Amino acid sequence: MTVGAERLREALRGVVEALGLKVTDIWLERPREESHGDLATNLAMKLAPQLRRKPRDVAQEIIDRLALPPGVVTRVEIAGPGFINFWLATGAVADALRQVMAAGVAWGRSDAGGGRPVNVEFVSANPTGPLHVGHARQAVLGDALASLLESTGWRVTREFYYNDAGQQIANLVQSVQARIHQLKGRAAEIPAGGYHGEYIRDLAQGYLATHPEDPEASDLDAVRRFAVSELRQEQDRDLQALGVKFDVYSLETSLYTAGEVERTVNRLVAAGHAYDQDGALWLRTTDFGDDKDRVMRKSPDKGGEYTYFVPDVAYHVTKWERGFTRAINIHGADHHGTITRVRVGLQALEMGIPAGYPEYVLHQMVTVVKGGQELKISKRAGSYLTLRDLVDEVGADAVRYFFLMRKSDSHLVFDVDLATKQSEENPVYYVQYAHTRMAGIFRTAGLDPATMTGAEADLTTLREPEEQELIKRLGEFPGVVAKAAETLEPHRVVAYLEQLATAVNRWYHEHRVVGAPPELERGRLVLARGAQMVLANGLHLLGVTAPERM
RNA sequence: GCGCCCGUAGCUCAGGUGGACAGAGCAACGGCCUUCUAAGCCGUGGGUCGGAGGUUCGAAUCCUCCCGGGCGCACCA
Repeated sequence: MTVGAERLREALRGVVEALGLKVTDIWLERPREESHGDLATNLAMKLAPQLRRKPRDVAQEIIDRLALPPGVVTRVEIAGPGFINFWLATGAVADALRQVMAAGVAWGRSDAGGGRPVNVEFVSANPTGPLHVGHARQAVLGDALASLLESTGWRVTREFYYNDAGQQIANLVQSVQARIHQLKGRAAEIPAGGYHGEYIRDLAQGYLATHPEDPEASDLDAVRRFAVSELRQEQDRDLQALGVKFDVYSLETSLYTAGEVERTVNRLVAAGHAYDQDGALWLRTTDFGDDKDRVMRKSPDKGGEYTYFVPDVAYHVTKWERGFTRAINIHGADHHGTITRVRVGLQALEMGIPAGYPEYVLHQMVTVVKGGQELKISKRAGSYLTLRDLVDEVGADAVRYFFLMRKSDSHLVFDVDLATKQSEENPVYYVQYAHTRMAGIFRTAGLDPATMTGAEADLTTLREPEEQELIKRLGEFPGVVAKAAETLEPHRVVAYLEQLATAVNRWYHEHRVVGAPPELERGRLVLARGAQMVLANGLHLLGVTAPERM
C-alpha cells in the first residue's frame, strides 16, 4: 500500500465506471522520476483505444471527473504521452506515518492467506553427509518464504523430507563399513558411488565406540541407524546455527512402513493408468502430458523395487491428506525434471488434487569463490564447503542476507572474502547500520522507543523532503511484503530494505532529531521510531537480526 | 536432439504480467566528521539491456530465430 494510493485508486475506478468502461486493474504507482509526482497512472493511455480518442484528451476528462477526497492531492498534471501525475498533500503523508505507528510490529502484515494452511518443504537433504552451501541457499530461501507467507495470513508448516531409503543410503552404509574395516587394519574399498569425506571416518569411529558388540560392523542395519541418526543430528545443528527450524520432519522409510507407498500404487492401478510391460509396472503418465511413461516398479531382474518416483507421489498424497490444500516445494534447479512426474502422478490418482499441485520454487546453483578461486562442491570427493563452514566464517546474518539478495533462478556467486569482510563493502551492514542509528537516537534522547505511539506529536511538522520521502517509503512496506509473498520472491524485500536504509541514512545525515525545536523533535522521534520498526520488521522477515549497536 | 533457467555498467546483480531519459551495490575518481556511531552522506565517469527480425503509439520487458553459459532428459536417487 503506497501512501494515498487506495483512496486515489477508488476515485479513478469511479471515473472508469462513470464512463461506462471496464478496466480490471488500475496501474497506480510511484514514478521512478521524482519530478513526475508521488503517484502516476497510465489509465488514460489504457482507455484511449476503447474511446478512440487521444490519450491526453482522455486524461483531461478523467481529471475533470475525478472526485477526490479533500486534503489528499495537492496537484495533478498530464505528462508525456498521457500519464496523469499526482502530488500528495503533507497531511496525507503524515497520515501514513500515523498508520505505521498504529500498526507497530504488525506493519507489513496483511491477510491474503485468510488463515489457510500451506506446507513449505525445503532443504530435504539426504542424510548422507553434512549440508553444503547449496542447501544453505535453500534453507534460507525456504525459511524466508515461509515467513513471508506467515506475514500475509497463511498458516505455514515448515517441512523437511528425508530420503532415508534407497541406493544412496546403501552407499553410505557401505562406505562407513569400509572405513570401519580399515580402522581394524583390514583392506577395504569405498564402493563405487560411495562417500569419501572425512566425516565417514568419524562415523566409523563413532560406531565402534558405541557398538562394542559389533566390532566387525556386520550388522548393516545398526550401522545405517547409527549413521543416519548422527548425520540428521548434525544437519539439524547446522540448520539451527543458521536460525532455520522445521515444524515437521517426514521420512521416506516411514512411507513404506506405514503402507503409503503400497497404497498409492494400488490407487494408481485402480484408477486404470497402470500397465505391465517387460516385467515392470508402468504408469501411463503420457495420459497427463508427460513426454514418456514412467516405471513404478522395476522388473524382477532389475531388483523389483519401486522407483523413487512412487514414494515421491505417495509423500505428496500425505501432504494433501493432511489438509494442505497448498504446498510449495523448494528445490535445486537440477530437480526440475521431477516436477512433471510428481504432478502427473497425483493427477493419475484422480482424487481431486489440482493440476498445479504442488507449487515449485527452483533455485540455481551456488558457486563459492574464495581468494578469487572457485571452490568445487563434491560431496563424494569429500572436499567441499559446508553450510557450517560458511556460517562459522561469515555469520548467520551475512549468509542469510547474501542468499536472499538474488532472485532464486539466478546463479549465485558467493564471494566468501566479501562476505567475510566486516566492512562497508558488505551490504548486510548497510541496512543493519541504519537500524542501529535509529536506536542510537533513542539512547541519546534517553527514551524507550517501545513507548512511542505516534500520538505524541503533530506529524505535519515533518515537512523536509527527506522526511516526506522516508515516510512514503515506510508506507510502501506492506505492499512490498504482499508482492514478495505472492510471487514467492524474498529478494524484493532485500531490495526494499536497501532503499529504505538509503532514505533513513539521508534523513539522518541531513537533520538532527535530538536538539531540534521541541515540537519538531517530537515529530522526528516518531519518525525515527517508525523507521526503526520497519527496518526491524523487514530484517526479521528475512531472519536477519536488527542490532541496537554495532 | 528435446525441455527448463540465465545472458543488463569493469565485477555481482535488480528492473521482466510493455510505459515517461535503463537502476543499485562494489570497484575508479573528487568532496564532507567540534553535533544522535563516517559500517555514513554528496558528486563524477561508466551500458549497442547477447545478436537479428516481428507485434505496438511505446519493447530490457511480449513472439520467432540464432549465439553463448548452466541444468535436466534411466527399470539412478
